[in-house]
Amino acid sequence: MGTPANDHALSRLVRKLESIAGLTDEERHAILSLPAKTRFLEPRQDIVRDADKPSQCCLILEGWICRYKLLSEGRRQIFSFHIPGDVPDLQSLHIHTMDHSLATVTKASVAFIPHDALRDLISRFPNIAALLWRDTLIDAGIFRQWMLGMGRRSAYGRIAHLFCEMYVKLEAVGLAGEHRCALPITQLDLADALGLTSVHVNRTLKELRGSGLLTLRSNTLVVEKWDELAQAAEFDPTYLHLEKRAVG
Amino acid sequence: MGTPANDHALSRLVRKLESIAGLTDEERHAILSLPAKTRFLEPRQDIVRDADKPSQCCLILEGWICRYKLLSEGRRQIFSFHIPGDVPDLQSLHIHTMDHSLATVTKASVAFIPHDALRDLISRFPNIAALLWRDTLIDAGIFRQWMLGMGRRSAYGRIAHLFCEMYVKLEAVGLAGEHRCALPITQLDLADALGLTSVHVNRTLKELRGSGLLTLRSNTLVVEKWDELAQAAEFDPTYLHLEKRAVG
DNA sequence: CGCGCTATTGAGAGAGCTCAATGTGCGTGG
DNA sequence: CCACGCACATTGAGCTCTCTCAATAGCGCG
Repeated sequence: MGTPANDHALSRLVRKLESIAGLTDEERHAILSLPAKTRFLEPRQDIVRDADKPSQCCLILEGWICRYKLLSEGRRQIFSFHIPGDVPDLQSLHIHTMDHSLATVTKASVAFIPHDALRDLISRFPNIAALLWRDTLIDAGIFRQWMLGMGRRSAYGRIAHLFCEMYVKLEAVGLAGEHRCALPITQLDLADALGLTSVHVNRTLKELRGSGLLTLRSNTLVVEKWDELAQAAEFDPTYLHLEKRAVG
Repeated sequence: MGTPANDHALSRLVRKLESIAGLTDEERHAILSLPAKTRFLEPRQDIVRDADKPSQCCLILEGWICRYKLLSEGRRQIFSFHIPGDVPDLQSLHIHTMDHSLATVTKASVAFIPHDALRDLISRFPNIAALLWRDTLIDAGIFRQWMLGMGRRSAYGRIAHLFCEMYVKLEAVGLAGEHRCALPITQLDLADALGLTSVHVNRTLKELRGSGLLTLRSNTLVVEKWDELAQAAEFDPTYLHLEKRAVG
C-alpha cells in the first residue's frame, strides 16, 4: 500500500504518464497505491547489472541515471540518459535477463517498485499498460536517433543533437526552461554516449562554444542560439512524441 | 475474418510468437482470424514513410525489409533488418506518427493487418499483448547492440557482429542452418546499417574472407569458423532472448 | 593545502572516408 | 545466343576526422 512518502514518489510517475495522456481517477489512485521503496544513491553506482534478473523496476525521483554496456578493454557504450519520472528498466518486466547495466550518473533518489505490483497494475488497467508500452517504444525511438547520430553525424552534430534532446526532455518535465538546463555529466560520459573519445568531445565542445551556440559552465548548459544549434544537429523533436506539455 | 490464404499468412505470426511462449488454442485461433491483406512488393520499395500516420501493421511473409531514416545530403542510416515472421512497424499501434521509414530490401510479400483488429486482439488477449510488447523490447535490445557496435566496435567487429546476429535470427525461424544463410543485401545496405562506407565495407569483407572466417558468394553467407567469428564480434546472443527453439 | 578527478592542450598516428576508375555478373532486347 | 546496359563489387591514392599517448591545468573537497 502507498504510504504518504510513496505517494510523493509515485506522483512523479503519475505526472509523467499524464504528460502523455489522461488518467482516470481510478488509474491515478492505483498508481499512487503501488508499493515503492525509496533509496538514495551515490554517483556512479550500479543499480542493476548486465545479466541480472531483477524483480523490481526503478522509478527515478531525482538525479540522472544511464544505461550502458561494457566490452573488453574497458570500452563502454552508454545507451541512454534518464531523468526524474523515467522508469529506465521497465523492460525487465518482460525480459527477464538484463542485457546491459543501469547506473547512476549523479547522486540520485529512486523508488523501487516490485514487478508483481506492476504486473497486477497493468493487468487491471490495460490503459496504463498501453501507456507504459508506448513509453518503451519512445525509448526505442531515442535509440534510433542515437544510432543515426553515431552512424551518420559528425562529432559536432552528434553533441549538438544530444544537447537538443536532453534540453527538450528536461523541459517536458519542468526541469528546464529559457534554453537553460543542468547537464551534470562529465565529458567522458558524453564521449561514451556518443561513441567518441573524451579528448575529442573536449575539442568539439570548444568549437561549439566558439561558434557561440552555447555556453557550458559548472554543469549548466545554456543554449545561446537554439535555432542554429537545432539546425547544426538536424534536430527534429518528432521522435520524442511529446504530444502534450507536462506540468512542472 | 480469416480466409484460408490469411491463415497461411498469419500462421507465420503464430509460429513466431510460439517460438517465444505458448499460446492457447483460443489465442491461436484469434490470431489466425485476423483480417490481413497480402501484397507482393519489389526490392527497394517504401512500405511506410517517415512522418506517415499508418492505420495498419505489416507482417513479413517473405523477403527482407529494413527500417531507415535519411539525413541531408543523402546520408542514410538503416536501423534494423527484418525477416519473415517479424512485424517491423508494430510500434505504429501506439505511436501514431512514423519517425522513420520502412522499405523492402529484397522482393517481399507482406500481410497488412489493420490497427483496429490488432487493438481488438490485444484488448481481448492480454497475453498476446504482453508477447508483442516483449517483441518490441527485444527490438530495442537489438538497437542497443547496434549502438554498441557503431560506438565502440571496429568495422571488422561490427560486420562480424551483424553476421552473427542475422545468422542466429534466421536460424531461429528455420531459415538458416549449418552455419549457412541467405544474405540478400548489398554492400551499400551493409554500410548504411553499420555506419560505414560501402568502400570500407568492401575492404573489410575482403579481410574477413582473407582470415578464413567466412565466405560470401551469390548472396549466401557461409560461416567457416563460427567460434572465431563470434569471438571477433564479441557476440553474445543473450540480447536476442531466444528462449525456445522455433520450428521451421 | 594537497589529493583526485575532470578539463584542456599538443603532437603524431591511424581507421575510415572521398573521389575516381575498373571489373563483373546478370537481365533484357534484338 | 549475343551485345548492351546497369547495378554492384573491387581497387587505388590521398585525405581528414577522430584516436592515442602524454603532459599540464583547474577545481572541489577533506
